[in-house]
Amino acid sequence: MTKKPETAAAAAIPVPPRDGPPEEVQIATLLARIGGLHTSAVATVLAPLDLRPKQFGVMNMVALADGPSQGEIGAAMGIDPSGLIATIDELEQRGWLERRRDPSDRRRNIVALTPAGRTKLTEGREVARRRAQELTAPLSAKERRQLRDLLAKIA
Amino acid sequence: MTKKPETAAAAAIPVPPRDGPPEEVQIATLLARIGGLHTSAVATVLAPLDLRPKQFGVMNMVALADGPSQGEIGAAMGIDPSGLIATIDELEQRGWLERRRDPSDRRRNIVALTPAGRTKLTEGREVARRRAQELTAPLSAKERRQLRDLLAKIA
DNA sequence: TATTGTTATACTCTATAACTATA
DNA sequence: TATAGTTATAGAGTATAACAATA
Repeated sequence: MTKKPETAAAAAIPVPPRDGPPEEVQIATLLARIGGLHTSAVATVLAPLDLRPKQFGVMNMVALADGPSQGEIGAAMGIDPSGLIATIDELEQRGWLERRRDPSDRRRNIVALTPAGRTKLTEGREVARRRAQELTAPLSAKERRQLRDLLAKIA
Repeated sequence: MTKKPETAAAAAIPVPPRDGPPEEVQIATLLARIGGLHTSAVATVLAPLDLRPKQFGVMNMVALADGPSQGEIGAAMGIDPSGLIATIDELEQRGWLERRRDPSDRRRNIVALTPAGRTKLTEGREVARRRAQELTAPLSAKERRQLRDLLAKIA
């Protein structure tokens, strides 16, 4: 590439792409678009289970941390804890989650999955896994490993 | 890999990961998270320009197609055209976009950037490009090319 | 005083149905 | 009758400030 450096100064400047946006913009655009489409695809497959992405996200966080406070869930999900109240309320009403007052600090609510919640989470993970398989289907096993490593490097 | 196929049947089954979620779920999760974070990061750098992501998206689509109808913009962005009205209204009020009745089909609105809109779009692309550079900064040139190709294969 | 959870409010985006004007 | 744009409405997500209970 850069076949014809007309001057030394010109050669030092990254070659501007002739057709499209620069490579890093292409990557960012693809990441945003693929990520967004996958998020809504997951929403679609979760819908028959009566699960919205945010609810699924909370249940996953609770399962991963097992025993987090509401503030910790919010921090892990990158949203303000006040935005979790309604979601946790609804999950609790459905019997999938429960709040327990932390005995050592009675301001905190420890959140835990119920057995029914654990079952529902397993179902959600199953359909999400199938959707993830379809997403990565065009890639070979080697390419999948490459992609995962590259994404991990960015994240 | 799959070093110890205990039986023929076991060897035919993909090795379940011991620690975390399967690879395709890792990829999907990383894609959704990175994509979402980048989207909100772009929103943050666009905010000082008085541009929201959706407005920036519309202006980009108009620049790419140059002369699209509102329905075509919606199709390209994957949203219902009714969800574009308010956005185009606002961009038109600011003098960055204009609607022109299509003479050959007076139902259609041709949307076009004004000179001021083109300037604003250039500014937006500039800050978005800088943000994309930061996103891909951890990667080498070779890795960036790999990542772009892998993402293109998925998309 | 500071922190946890809660409530209330506002704003953006999305989805849907009904309306109009053109075809 | 079909299509392009528009309007109105409702729901979900997010952000912010103020408040009560607890530390």
